[in-house]
Amino acid sequence: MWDHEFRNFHCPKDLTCSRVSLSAADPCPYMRLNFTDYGRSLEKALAFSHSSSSQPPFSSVGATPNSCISYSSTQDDSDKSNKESQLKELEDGSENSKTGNKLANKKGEKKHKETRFAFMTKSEVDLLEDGYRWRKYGQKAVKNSHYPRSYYRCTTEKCKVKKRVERSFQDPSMVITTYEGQHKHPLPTTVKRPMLFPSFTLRPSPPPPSKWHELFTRMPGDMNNYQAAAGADSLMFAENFSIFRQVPDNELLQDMVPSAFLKHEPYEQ
DNA sequence: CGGCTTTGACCAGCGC
DNA sequence: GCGCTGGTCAAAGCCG
Repeated sequence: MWDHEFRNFHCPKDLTCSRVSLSAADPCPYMRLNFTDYGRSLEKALAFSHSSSSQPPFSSVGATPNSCISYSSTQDDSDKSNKESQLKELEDGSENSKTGNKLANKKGEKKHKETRFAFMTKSEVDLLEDGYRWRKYGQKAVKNSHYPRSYYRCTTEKCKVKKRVERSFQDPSMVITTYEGQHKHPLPTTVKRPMLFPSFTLRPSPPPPSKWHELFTRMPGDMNNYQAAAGADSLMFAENFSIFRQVPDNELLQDMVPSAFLKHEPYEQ
């Protein structure tokens, strides 16, 4: 189904998160973290959604079963064959659309991997308001799921950012949102205030609108150089990972994993 | 009337 | 080669 991974992600407590993958083909969608702690390998399967029997090992990263993130990187082509299949979907990113392939992906040319970032959010609405304007351009039934997947494209001219939204088959209360690409334009002035992520525990106050663009352009899409990725989820990161603090990017990311698993709570407007 | 959603058709990639 | 699946296109329709 879909699989995301990134490597060399610097986690807190001097852990190096070598890989994160999320696969909806698994019995229960889960995030599997393979940590390397100075040579000592720790594997933490972060089960969420419908799993009720065993308590997932969230404690090590401070996570809760209510939220989940996944990254993918556009970098690191050095990783070879055995991971190519997992990266396939990434390679089929937005710039490799039907037309894009015809025009740009001629024989022998390497496909460009578009930054992709996925997360799950507990929400009753599929399309989370994130401050950007999106136009739906497709909807497909998803194999092994009762719920369709919707495809959205940023309506800003020349912006190639896309996102896919689907509801978890295992837990219909969870919405899986996948962003592709990076916004390189200001937030539209006519849109409503972002209200994505029904909310987070640590949300003292919403960010000022003037900060939205900063959030959306500083997302951690590229795990190798800590540059930003695009998407609404950056708001989640921003608020929980101190993007508002003027800190170096590498320090920023080191705060990400534990905070990323903060529990969602009803958001008071 | 412009912007948006819906939806069937089409295409590419992949596995068998 | 064929069928399946994911992703996209584009015409038609809806709505404010």
